[in-house]
Amino acid sequence: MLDLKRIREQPDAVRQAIRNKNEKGDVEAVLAQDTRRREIIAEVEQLKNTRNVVSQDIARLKKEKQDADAQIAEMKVVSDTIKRMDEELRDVEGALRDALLLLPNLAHESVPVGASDADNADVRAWTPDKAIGLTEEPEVPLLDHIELGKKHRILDFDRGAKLSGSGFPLYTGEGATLERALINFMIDVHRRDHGYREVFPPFVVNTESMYGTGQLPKMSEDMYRCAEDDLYLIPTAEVPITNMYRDEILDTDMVPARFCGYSACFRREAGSYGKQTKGFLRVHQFNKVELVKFARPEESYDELEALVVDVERILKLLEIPYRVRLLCTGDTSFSSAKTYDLDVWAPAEKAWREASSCSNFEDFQARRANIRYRPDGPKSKPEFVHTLNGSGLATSRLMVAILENYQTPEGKIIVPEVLQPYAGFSLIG
RNA sequence: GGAGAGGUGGGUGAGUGGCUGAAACCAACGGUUUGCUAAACCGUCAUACUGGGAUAACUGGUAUCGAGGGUUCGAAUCCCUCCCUCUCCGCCA
Repeated sequence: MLDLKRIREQPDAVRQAIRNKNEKGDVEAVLAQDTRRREIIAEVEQLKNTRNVVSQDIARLKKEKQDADAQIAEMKVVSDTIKRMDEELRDVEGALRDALLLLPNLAHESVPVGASDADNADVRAWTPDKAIGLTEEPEVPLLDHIELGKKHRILDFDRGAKLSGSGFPLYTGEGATLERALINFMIDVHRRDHGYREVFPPFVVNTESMYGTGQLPKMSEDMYRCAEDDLYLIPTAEVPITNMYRDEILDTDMVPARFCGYSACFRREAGSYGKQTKGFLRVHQFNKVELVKFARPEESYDELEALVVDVERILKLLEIPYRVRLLCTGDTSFSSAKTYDLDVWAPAEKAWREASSCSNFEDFQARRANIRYRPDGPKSKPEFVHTLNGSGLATSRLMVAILENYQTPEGKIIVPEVLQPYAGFSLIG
């Protein structure tokens, strides 16, 4: 949610920023409701003041056993008017809030203006000494992750579809073990080496939480909902972890706070059928280790850079080729002010696949979720924190990269060295 | 699923219709005293919105005792609905 004062004072800048973001947002509606709201407030508060003052008089008169019928009759009328105006005010405030919730976050000034992923900026790339398809050509035709999964009976998309529908991956044997190893490895690195506090969150949340991080009201089509209980399956651990501190004020020494947590992630991916739907590339359920930070506003962009470096470290330890891209305004998501994507190399497809997305939301989520902190000791006035998060990382896309990059000419799969202690084996096949 | 209890400021907890934005205590913050620590004492101690003022200092107003309605001139206090938490029983991992 944007600061209403900012919209009021710089409507043109906000309008332009929304256009840059490739989003629609009705600034006029916000301004109109805001004006109307303040008109009503001025009027109704005047009436309430009258009511309070005269009510005191009535109390005094009654105490002195004097007649107060005239005042009571007068206040009856005033109270009715107040009631009517309060109703109108509530409607206007509801409309204002609805309009405000639909405005996207504005991009940071360092984000390149652009319309689509073609305008994203390459920041840096990293490749291990040996990388098939990049530093050396494959000796034999490469198998893709689906073929490798089938060959070794470690990924069973067909039976997953039987159980739940397409897009619900089933891991078996070493595949299941490797998935679990990967999750544990990533959490351990972030927890032990990078100083994040581990969280194991609930996988379903209520509507307030979904509004807090910005999934609602816009993305409701994309989420699984348990209608009976009015709960949503989380699309990312960002939702529960960020909402841990919804409607709270963090102590000064708690900020910056850094959390990492695993969750299964559920996405309906409505309307995206036919796009990269094979295998792991677009699934309804996947596993992800998420990083979430609550930062001081003046430090949040440093925290974003550090966050990206933390995610890169995982890929370096796994020795997976990757690149970092800065998303342009048009490709930056609704709630984000600045986003870096990390793409991993999938040699069988000869393609870079997004495996992580790291964003600074500035105070956009904090405003919605009402998460504040005291900047300077227990007496200082609370301010909104900046929230950040990044995938650290999603296992599905990472598994594609691992299987394809680590395949041998014989079609076997070497387990990345850092995962071997976690998996308990070093070779599949 | 059945039965019951309860939701008041950072915490504990008073408060059954008007002078209660809300006692008291604790915590926190500032200070005094003290050889140091501790203790004691004094003071401060909510937030949001809105108006005036320079988008200052300061200041007027309104709202807020789980949420929303209702009764009333007036509600933390009475009535209704909802939400949440806790305890016991049953069921279950």
